[in-house]
Amino acid sequence: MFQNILDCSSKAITELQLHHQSDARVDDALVDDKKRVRKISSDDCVKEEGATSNPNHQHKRRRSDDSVSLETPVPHYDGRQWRKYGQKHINKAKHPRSYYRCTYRQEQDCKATKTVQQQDDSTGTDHPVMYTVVYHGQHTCNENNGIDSGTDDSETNTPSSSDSRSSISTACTDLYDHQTSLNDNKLLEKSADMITKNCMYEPFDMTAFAPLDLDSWELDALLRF
DNA sequence: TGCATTTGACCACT
DNA sequence: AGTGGTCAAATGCA
Repeated sequence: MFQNILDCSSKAITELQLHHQSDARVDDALVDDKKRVRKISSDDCVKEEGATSNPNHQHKRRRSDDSVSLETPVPHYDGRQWRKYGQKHINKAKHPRSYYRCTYRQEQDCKATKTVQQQDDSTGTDHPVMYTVVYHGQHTCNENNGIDSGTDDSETNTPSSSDSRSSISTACTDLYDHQTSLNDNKLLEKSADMITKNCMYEPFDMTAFAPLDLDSWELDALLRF
């Protein structure tokens, strides 16, 4: 199982690194004229100033060049705390897209957001449910926020996840009993730690991995994977 | 009662 | 005009 997890992680990371490099090349060469226009128009700050001065006039459509996407069976396992702020059915997609922003957006003005969408072709029972997760923006919040995220304190948790009403991204459901969750979490924590030690997770800050507290369906998806 | 999620509406972008 | 992203009131839960 560890090997599977590591293989999975390696694939995702390789994908991300390739994506990252290709993005850099695109930025350098400005291959896409459309992107170029967008870039120039945003750089001249005519619209951007309006967006920053008035949050109500910020850009609704995101630029693809400041985001990172990946496919994962466990979309909420990224060590960050997210709060869901929207869900929407996307054209030609079977499953709705969920919108999350950093829990500390208000407290620490963290601009990081992510979207999670289940892939259309991942509904079969022979392979795990896969999700496309797209991260936008950088975390500017203090990831620890008073928590020691790098330890085995899986019982101590963040303010929101210690709350029994914690969000989907952090909660354990009653489908798995608590002990099972703890055991699985410890296994997964070690896997995450191995990934960190192997420097396999550059695009994201693995030091931010909070104590795991997965939903049953996330565990199920991960174990199936 | 307070906090997180849900969901329809609104708005920006293409 | 269609689509995607965000807002905010309503709702649910402990």
